[in-house]
Amino acid sequence: MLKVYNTATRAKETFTPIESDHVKMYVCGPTVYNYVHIGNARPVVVFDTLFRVLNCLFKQVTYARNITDIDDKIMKAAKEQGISIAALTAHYADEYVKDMAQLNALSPTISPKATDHVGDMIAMVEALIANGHAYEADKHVLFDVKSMDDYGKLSNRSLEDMLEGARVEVASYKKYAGDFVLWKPSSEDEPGWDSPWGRGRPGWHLECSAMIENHLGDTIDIHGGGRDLIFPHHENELAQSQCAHNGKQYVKYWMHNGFINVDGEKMSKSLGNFKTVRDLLGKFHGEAIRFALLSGQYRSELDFSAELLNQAKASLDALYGALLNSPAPVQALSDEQRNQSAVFAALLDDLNTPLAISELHKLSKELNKFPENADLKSELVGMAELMGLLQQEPDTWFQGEESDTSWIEDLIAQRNQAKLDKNYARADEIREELKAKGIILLDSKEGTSWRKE
RNA sequence: GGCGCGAUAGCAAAGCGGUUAUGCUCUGGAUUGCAAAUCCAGCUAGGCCGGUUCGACUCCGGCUCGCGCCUCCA
Repeated sequence: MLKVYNTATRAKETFTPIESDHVKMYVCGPTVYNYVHIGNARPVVVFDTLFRVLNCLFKQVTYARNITDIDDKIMKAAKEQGISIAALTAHYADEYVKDMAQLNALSPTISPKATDHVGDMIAMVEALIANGHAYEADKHVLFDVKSMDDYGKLSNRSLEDMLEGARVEVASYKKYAGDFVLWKPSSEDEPGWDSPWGRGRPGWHLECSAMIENHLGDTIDIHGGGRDLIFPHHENELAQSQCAHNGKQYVKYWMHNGFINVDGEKMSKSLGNFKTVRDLLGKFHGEAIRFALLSGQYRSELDFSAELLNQAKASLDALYGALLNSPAPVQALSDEQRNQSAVFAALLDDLNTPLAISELHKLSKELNKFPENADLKSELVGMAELMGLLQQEPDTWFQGEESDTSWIEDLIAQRNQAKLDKNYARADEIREELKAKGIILLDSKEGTSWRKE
């Protein structure tokens, strides 16, 4: 039985999908105008893990992760670079997909783009105007938050409280300071779409509502994203969708991941202290980055550092080491084996990945003691797969994918001869020579193998 | 000002009212021509002050410190 923490109720709940054999999940993806940072990667890895677990439990899972390809930051970046927003976003959306694949994230079932759904958005705005939840003012269309009783419930705040802390000037055309933009006008040189309110573009929150309605329906099971999206993004999405659908429930379980911090502070594009996934991939295995992201429970903050990544790498070395030393075959796990695994139990408890990883370590220790045990090895590999870990060949993990390793083999052969000749000085010399090039030699009864540092 | 989160050993990070979390690091031992890997043993915990309890890291209250949202943000 899967339990998830629901932001809406502020409690851990048993997960029961609306349709018993079809789960619908939507996760907010990135705005593509640059390489994504590691903070963008956390929800991807977290909800990818949830996607894998859900696939074990339910017959069908539809997982949508959007690409935001229209937005003022995109417009600014495109203008600066003198290219179209379509060219800019197509490029960075591709790079995003590449980066996420390096983190072993499976492809979502669908990856809808905002610009493909402008018609849906316009239709939703029309519906909101028609039923009295939105109004047109000065070429804008605004959502009337006072027309909704429960506005603020998701983020647990009252309208008065919110406005008290507001640090932004209120636009004069708003009936009420808390009203938010559904549609805004575009100038001649800005991207825009024709609409009943003139040429313009959608407000930020609208795309998710429209894409969910189009692809998944009025009500979905899980909506995920970073904590910072709770307000205003998800609160406003909820308001729009619910009001456009006569009060019908929008989302059953809201799930939000905590932040990635750097030196104890939130990492963000606006603070400029962010690290791109691309840069990190130049220094660390994608799998080590993924491991680091899963080393903390998803709702907690996670301080991202080289130390964390080094520890992740060392831990993976230990796990892959156990696989390398085991000659046993890996078999597919039965449902029963999976259900009995402590790793699975940890994941079912609101994705307790740190606990799940500790269980992986326990399995690897046992496997080191009993390398022939195929059940142990199969459980280790099969359960790690649910977290997107330990899926490459141990040799590949330790040696990389270098094409020509014959020079290493040559030196090992030379050293073996030196050892036979009892010329240990020469043998040690070769060891040092390889170590200087980042190659570690491991002698065993079966012979000498090597790995990268 | 409103709302919320956190504080666990050198680092990272969980569960749990009483029984070894776990990993990395470090120390000692086994093993090894050397080294690594592995195994065994060990070392550092629960911000502070009270309360409840036979017993609290775990429950309750207060305090201190740190962080987040209220503005584009994963």
